[in-house]
Amino acid sequence: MKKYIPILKRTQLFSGVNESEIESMLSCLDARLKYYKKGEYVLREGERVGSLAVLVEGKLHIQNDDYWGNRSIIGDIAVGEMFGEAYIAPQSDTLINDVVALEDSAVIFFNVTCMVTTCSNTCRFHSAVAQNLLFAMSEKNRKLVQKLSHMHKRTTREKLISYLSAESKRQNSSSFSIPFNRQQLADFLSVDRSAMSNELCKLRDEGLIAFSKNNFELL
Amino acid sequence: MKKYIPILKRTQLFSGVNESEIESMLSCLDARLKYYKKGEYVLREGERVGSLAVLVEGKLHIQNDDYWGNRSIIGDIAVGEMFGEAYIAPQSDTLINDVVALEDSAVIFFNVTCMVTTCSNTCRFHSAVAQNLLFAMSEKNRKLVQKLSHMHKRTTREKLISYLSAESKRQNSSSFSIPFNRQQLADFLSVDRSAMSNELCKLRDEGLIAFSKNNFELL
DNA sequence: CCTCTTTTGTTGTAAAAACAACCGATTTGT
DNA sequence: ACAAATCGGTTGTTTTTACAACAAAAGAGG
Repeated sequence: MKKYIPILKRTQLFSGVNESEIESMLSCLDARLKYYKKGEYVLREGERVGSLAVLVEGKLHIQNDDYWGNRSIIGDIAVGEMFGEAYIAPQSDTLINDVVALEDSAVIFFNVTCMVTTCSNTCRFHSAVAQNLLFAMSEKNRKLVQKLSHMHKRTTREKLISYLSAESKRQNSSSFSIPFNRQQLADFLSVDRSAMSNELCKLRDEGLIAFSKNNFELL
Repeated sequence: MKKYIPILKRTQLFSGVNESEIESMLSCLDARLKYYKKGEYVLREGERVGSLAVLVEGKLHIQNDDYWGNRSIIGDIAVGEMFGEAYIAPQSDTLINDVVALEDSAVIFFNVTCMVTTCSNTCRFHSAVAQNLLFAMSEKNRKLVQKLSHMHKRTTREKLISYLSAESKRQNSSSFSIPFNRQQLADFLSVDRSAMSNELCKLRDEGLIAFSKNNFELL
């Protein structure tokens, strides 16, 4: 667990809390570290979760496979990001998505109750973390709405432009890389891979974008 | 403002706080009441907001009109629900959606900073509200993911079934009403109205659903 | 009660996406 | 280094949607 404290320090959740303070908070927040092999499920649809999770190593996808095997990728989780925050309320229902490891990964689970109620211990930074959590959830919320705005686009072309523009803006550069391969991007935008591939090439031939592998540039 | 305290009492945000306590918190939270006529914009895309809003009268839509007039309805806000929670973090960007009044409406804006930092005043229920806010955002988050799961469906038919099933489950009944007319539902699911209307009638003719106006039943 | 407006359903056509099948290039594992 | 698997691009066909135009029904207002 200790080796991941520097990672935690750089997360939005523990922003403003130094390493020794994080270390002392770990027991207070009932932190539990778990490892997952590539392809393993971290959480499964239908399960009940009561804890907040932070990815400290690897890469995850939040996704959903339907009866016929069609996959929807709701979002991706990179190192330092949290997940499971949509299920911290006592009245929360069961999970509606799977969370799966794309690479060998490590996740730390925290007891949210401890995070939310001020503890009597020495955790002076309790309230800071609680506030960070609030802001982190606010941002997450905004990201979801932004993803919704891509999904609201009617055509594959528009979805691509919407997504690529947003990524370009987010990464503050006209050239950027995306965390998906073609199939994953198609699953993320909920379109057919071949049709999307076709559309990407059209956009390239029209001189609007350039790309190679998962590196893109808006022109 | 006073007349809306009973409304506030029933909101998730002020759950567990009684009316007199809410009244004493209003000044502490810098509450400001504003009225909007039907059709008026409560918030506009590109604006910067720093406050958390609660609808205490009327009905709102969170939406987005593109250059060609195509409308996307991201969500609807009923009395007692909050909005603007995605912009409470200091590093939040500007609004990416419009919020518009569908009926004459009343909105109370709160200063989030006051809500998050414990005040030195008599507000014993400060922390309760802060915790409520966290849970409310968690739920909101889950609703957004659920809407994403409708949007991920490829066909109009699947989107309809996904949405109607979720509403049925949410309202705990096989017959329920929805807060949209046909055009609004189409904008909400991002499909063509006439095609959707057609699909609805097919579903009805196949005996899967029944409906009249905005009352639906799953069979 | 009648008119005007809004809402909903219907239909035909054009456009777009899904699907399937295939190939070449790249990557991975041994 | 080689075989197998994965990945990305291409094309033709089928299915679905978007679009447009219109008619019927419902609702609002004088």
